Amino acid sequence: METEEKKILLVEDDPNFGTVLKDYLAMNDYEVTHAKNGMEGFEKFKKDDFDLCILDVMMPYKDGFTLAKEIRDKNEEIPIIFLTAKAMKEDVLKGYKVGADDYLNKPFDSEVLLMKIKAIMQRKATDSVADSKQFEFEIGKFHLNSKLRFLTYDNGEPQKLSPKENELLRLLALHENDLMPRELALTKIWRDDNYFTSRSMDVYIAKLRKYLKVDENVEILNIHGEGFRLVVKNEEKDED
Amino acid sequence: METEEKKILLVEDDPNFGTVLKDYLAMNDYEVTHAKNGMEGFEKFKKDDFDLCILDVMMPYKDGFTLAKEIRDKNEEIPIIFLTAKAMKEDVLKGYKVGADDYLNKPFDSEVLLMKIKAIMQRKATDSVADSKQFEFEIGKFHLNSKLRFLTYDNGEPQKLSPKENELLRLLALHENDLMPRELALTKIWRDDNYFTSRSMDVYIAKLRKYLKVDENVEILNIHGEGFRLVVKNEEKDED
DNA sequence: AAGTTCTGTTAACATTTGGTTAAACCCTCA
DNA sequence: TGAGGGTTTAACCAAATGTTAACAGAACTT
Repeated sequence: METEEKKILLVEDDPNFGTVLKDYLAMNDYEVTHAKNGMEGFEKFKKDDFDLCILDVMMPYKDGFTLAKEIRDKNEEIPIIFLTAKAMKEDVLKGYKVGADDYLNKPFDSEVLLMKIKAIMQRKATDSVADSKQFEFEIGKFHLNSKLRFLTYDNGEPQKLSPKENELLRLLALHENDLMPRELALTKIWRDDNYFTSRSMDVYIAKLRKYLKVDENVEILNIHGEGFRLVVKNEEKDED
Repeated sequence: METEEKKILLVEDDPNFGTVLKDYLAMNDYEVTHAKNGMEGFEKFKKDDFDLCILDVMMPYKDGFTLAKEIRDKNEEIPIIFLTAKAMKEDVLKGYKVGADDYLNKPFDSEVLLMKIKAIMQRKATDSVADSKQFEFEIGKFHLNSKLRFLTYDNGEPQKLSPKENELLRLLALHENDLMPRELALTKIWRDDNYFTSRSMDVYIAKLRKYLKVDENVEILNIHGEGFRLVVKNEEKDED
């Protein structure tokens, strides 16, 4: 497909470190835009189309988390990697529910960063071919249109779905009759995997079950500790 | 189609910088007209047919915003890129609601400018093939003539539409039964996407709904957080 | 069987987004 | 200069969405 360079937005206030990192990434065939602070970072973010953001957490005026939040508002998809001080604990980070794709403690091995970037890009790439562009599903007698966010039963009145309901059902449908791991939904939809997001997901499972219960051949089963399974009984290819 | 060079109007009062930029763009196969101030810029604008304007904001006598406004009066479509001082904040810029296609902080990377130009030209090109030249729509029993800006129901009395009403309904009609993203309308019609333009759009949606409510088979649905959808029920190809 | 962890469900709440109305604003043109 | 159409802004309310708490019940562990 496109062989053009991937664009990275690097927001790092330390000019030395920032420049070095930028050059290093550039050497590895990424097109890097370097912003010196959160403000500038956001401006640059809006003006271009990046494939990935690398944000320093500790920055004057606007820290990395705040910036990440603003970026998320504009773009739900874009991968974000945080550069953090070694001291910060996992839980502190999790507290900021921004949905990071990765954290890296400074100082870090540049090779590691490169690998992480590759991994994330890779994941996004395969994600999209496998997942996206697939907006419509037949689930028993249900029809899910996940672009317009509605669910119809037997061609009846469409039931509107909220974004989260929609995404969750779509993920289940993508794994129809198979395990849809909790973790998958949590990282993909909630972009975070902790107690609260997990409970939130359960709430959504309940909502979906309510919608689906008009068809007794369709149900969402729990696999304890693993995830959920959207099962469709009588899965005959109806040739009417 | 036309392989002829795109014409750019560059208005920049700094003679050195202006000349360098002009040459750089010329090297990249654009035909550049360089004006040294706002006054001259407007004169030149009127005398020729440009594909894009690049305006320095800070200029004596007539600043870039004022010039842009005059240009907009003459031409609603033409893309405008502003060159601004680094210091200016987003909000300051937003204040001047001229409808810029982009901002660039001076000093800037000339490559970036080039890419932006390409992107904008590209966008305009694809915009037009997809959208324009389509002025008439059947929407259920309604007929929209968006060139003459009126809407008739069942061949009855034509309802005059204001420019914004018209554009909005046209965009909805172009996406009939499908999602018309908020952002699309905002960038295309309002040339800006912020809280106020967004509220303004909602006001217009209300107006359109009022026009459309005489036909219960036609309605504008909201997809929360995404946009609107013009749905037409009983969409039977009427062969009467 | 008791204890722990995980899940189901409901309801309260906070937040964001949309709908509606009316007034303010801004042009243009007489 | 003031009347009128078009558009934006403000204000207020309603609807939609998402999170959290709380509690009950399953499922697993020991």
